[in-house]
Amino acid sequence: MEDYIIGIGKRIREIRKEKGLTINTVASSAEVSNGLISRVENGRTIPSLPVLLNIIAALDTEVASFFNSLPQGGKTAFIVSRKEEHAIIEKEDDAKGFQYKSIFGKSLSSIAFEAVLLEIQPGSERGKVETDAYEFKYMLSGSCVYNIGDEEVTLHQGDSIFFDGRIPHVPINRTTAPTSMLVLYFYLKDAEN
Amino acid sequence: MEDYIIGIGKRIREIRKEKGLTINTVASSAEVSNGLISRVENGRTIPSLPVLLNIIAALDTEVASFFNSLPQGGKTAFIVSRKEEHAIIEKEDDAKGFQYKSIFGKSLSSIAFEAVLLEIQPGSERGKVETDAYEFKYMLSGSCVYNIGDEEVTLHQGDSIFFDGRIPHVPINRTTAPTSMLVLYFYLKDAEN
DNA sequence: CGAGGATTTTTACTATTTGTAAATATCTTA
DNA sequence: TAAGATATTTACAAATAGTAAAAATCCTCG
Repeated sequence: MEDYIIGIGKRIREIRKEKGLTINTVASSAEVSNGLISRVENGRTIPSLPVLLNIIAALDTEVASFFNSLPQGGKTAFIVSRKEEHAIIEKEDDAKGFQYKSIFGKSLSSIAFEAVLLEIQPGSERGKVETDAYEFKYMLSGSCVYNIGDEEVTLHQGDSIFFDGRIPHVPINRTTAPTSMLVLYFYLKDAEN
Repeated sequence: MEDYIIGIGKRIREIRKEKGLTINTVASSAEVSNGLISRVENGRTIPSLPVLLNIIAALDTEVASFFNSLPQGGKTAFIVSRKEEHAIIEKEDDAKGFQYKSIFGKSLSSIAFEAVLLEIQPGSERGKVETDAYEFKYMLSGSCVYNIGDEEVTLHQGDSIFFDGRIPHVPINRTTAPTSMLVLYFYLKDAEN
């Protein structure tokens, strides 16, 4: 954990240099002294949270991606998921005309994401749902209407959409043919392990 | 920013309750006083970084996903990328037979990811590359061999693969027809903005 | 419903250390 | 080599994080 905190200061310096900024520029932008930036980068001082957040903002970086970019840990070379192995899974009990097939479950990667294939039959029915995830969807075939919050948008084969799944949403197939899409969930909170 | 810090304490409480933990349990595990946990959750005290990291660990949560799960901000409901709008982009100068089309660029989402369509012609040529990203790929059509590190794996339409892009890798099309795939990059560090 | 135990919040206070202005050291460039 | 830019260090004051314990609140059970 000491290493982790020192890694924060090192990461600040890396980003600062990548962006060609001086300590004085960052300090001025973050409204702290240049001495503090130096001490933080050199591991001499642990910044308070407000100061750290100001520094991250001064580096024109988002908090989540700052912490995402800190060194993590061990790895496997790759994971393959075969078409024939895509298990049918349940996502919503009250859905009619929805079929989900799992590509990668939540626990398979160090990134909190899940990949599934979704096929929706014509005349499908389902209320709006909310997920604790950002959702990315790529239309593999067919068309559907996406109802998100108070808005609707029609997607066709080859189109993609990205949205915050905490907003109530539902895809609706108003055509006469099935529609299929690849769905990626980027989870926002730690799953039960 | 004040709101952001208060949001940290609120998030800690949310996670704690979801996991059915008491303040005393978390405090004991984080090796701080129960009073401090209460003050943090109620926005009375801003925890130092070491303490915050200990609390996050006591909640059995990862730092990156903790910050990922904090409310972000004003957002558009969704972002759509149309098939017709997929711009052809360059990824590697020395590649022959590779065509990339951008779906979402890196800067379009609060998550550091990028989505592209990749088509590889038969007889394509390219050396192995490394990216600062995890890569997820879904085979849209055709087949290709994925060479990752010292290993090879053949992927067919409908298959998916997930790997650490820092390992030298290259897809090879040994068939007589083009192959296409959807590629998602999950970036590991903050890009130059 | 009341009592007792569990849990959370608050109080009073101390120790620590963050963050500063300015001095000093180091680096870079002409 | 000298001057300006940049980074580091020093000495110190102010603030507040973090504590132990008291007080308040909540919850469950007989």
